[in-house]
Amino acid sequence: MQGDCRCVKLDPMSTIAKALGLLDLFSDAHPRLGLSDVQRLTGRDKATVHRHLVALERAGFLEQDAATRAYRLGPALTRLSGIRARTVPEVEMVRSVIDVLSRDVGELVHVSRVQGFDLVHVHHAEEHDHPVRVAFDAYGLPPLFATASGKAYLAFSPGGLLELAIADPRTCLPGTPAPDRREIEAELKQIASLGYARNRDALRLGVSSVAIPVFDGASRAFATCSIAYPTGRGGKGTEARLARLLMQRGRDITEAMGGVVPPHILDLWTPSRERAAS
Amino acid sequence: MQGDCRCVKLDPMSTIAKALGLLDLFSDAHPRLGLSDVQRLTGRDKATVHRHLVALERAGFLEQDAATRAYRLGPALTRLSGIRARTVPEVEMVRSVIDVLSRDVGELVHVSRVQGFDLVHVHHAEEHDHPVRVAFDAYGLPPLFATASGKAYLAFSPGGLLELAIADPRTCLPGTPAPDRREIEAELKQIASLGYARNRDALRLGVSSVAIPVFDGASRAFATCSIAYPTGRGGKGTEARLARLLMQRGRDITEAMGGVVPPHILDLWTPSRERAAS
DNA sequence: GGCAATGGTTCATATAATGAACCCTTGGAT
DNA sequence: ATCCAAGGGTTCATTATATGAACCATTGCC
Repeated sequence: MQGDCRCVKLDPMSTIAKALGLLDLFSDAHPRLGLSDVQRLTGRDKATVHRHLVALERAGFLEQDAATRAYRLGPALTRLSGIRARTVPEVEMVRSVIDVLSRDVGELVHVSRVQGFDLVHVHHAEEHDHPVRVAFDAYGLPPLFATASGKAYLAFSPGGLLELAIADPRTCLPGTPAPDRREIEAELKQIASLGYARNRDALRLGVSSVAIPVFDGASRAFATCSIAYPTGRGGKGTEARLARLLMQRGRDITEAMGGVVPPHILDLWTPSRERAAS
Repeated sequence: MQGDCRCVKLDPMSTIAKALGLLDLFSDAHPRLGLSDVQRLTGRDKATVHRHLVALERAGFLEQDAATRAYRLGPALTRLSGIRARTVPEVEMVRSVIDVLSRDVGELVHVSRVQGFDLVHVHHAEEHDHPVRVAFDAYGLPPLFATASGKAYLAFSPGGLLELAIADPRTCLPGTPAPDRREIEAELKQIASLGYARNRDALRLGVSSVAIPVFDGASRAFATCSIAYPTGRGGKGTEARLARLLMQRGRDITEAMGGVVPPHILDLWTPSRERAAS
């Protein structure tokens, strides 16, 4: 154990950043924290922490339970989040998350909303490190069963939808036979257990992709996010690596659009978090 | 004009409070603000404002449009607000707003949720200044048509609901004749144009009340908030005064529960705001 | 080409954040 | 009943941090 983790003189955090950082300690797993909890989690002085908590409370970002004296997230967040939801268009909401993801993976990232049985473009980002990359093609309007996105959507939607999708001719590539019911069901089941859908050379030769669903406020899938990459790139581990990165961001993407990821999916996507907090 | 509004040495605002205060400048009417806008609105130094904006942005509470360089509310608000919605029970959300309202008006304030055609208790607050006051009676389960709350709910719900409500025997006091259709419709229309419902001695002699609806995230009425007071108190102006105070808080109540007040109702409730911002 | 307005940065100065020590209350253990 | 530990909260001298006048860069306009 060399060095007791005393941070090596980063640029001194602003007081504001320190205070706002406290809000990030509150989570679904730990929605209520006392002064001591916060002090332990941050390692800062109790007096400082207390002043920060009070400042946040006065602004409505926290509120204190009169009985237990514990703090929890406050009503101002609901108010401001409402303003954001009403005034910022959907595209702008995902943009930041998607852009970062694209930069991290160096491939084309694509968010589409499901409307009826069509995928409609919401936003895409391509940060191309590689000379060979997948070009974005917004107007392809690929059918549900031909894309990883479509399958990701169906795999995380209630079963009734699949019936309708199979019946609808527009969900398959023109000229392709209607998909086999048993086969599709098996594939969707696998997707549901993996946490993501994949595609290899199905839509266009040489193009593969991985995709996950995006959930709305009632935890229903309503959109998808996918990464497209040249099939040849990187060998066997590529799909798994991209899928992992995508799933890691799954929560952020859904929440950026104001949605809620169902808990069991969250477990699939972020297997071993939440162990830092006591 | 005596004194040029140079604030008379209040306890020096913490940096945190100043920064968080900036977020309150963003509203439905002004969702995007540039550095200069913020500087003008606050009167603070440009450098200070800029540092605060950057700090808020780094924490995800604001984000900056790359093209226009304007700031808008950021994704962290959505994230945190989601945690709050999932972890804080409904009762706790309204509590603070209701408690303050009750203290302000000195009467019984009552929030109920509509389930089917029943009103179920969510939270009440009674800050009794007056020796004579209305005692809270949670288990009365009064029928829709006998209360201001019930009428407020119906008046701000789609028309089809009224049909069903009239047909249902449980919406009236036992032993009372079914309400006259035309009469009710006229009353609801008046309520919709006033912005609140009222009741005088209908449910219990000597008890009057005013009520407004509470809206959910899709701007549908789903609950109500009412003030009950002794009919005799304060003479003629009382109802109008209480109604005004109630409507002033209408937005806060709805937003505390994660809802959105429809714009035309908001105009009824807060007639002349939003004039400070240029 | 000059002017005004916007977004952003610098650096000496003064103000506001910090933390060790302190107090008060609660809830078990003994 | 008494003690002890832990939690929430406060004080005040010290110093680190936030501040703002002046400055630069870019854009749009007459």
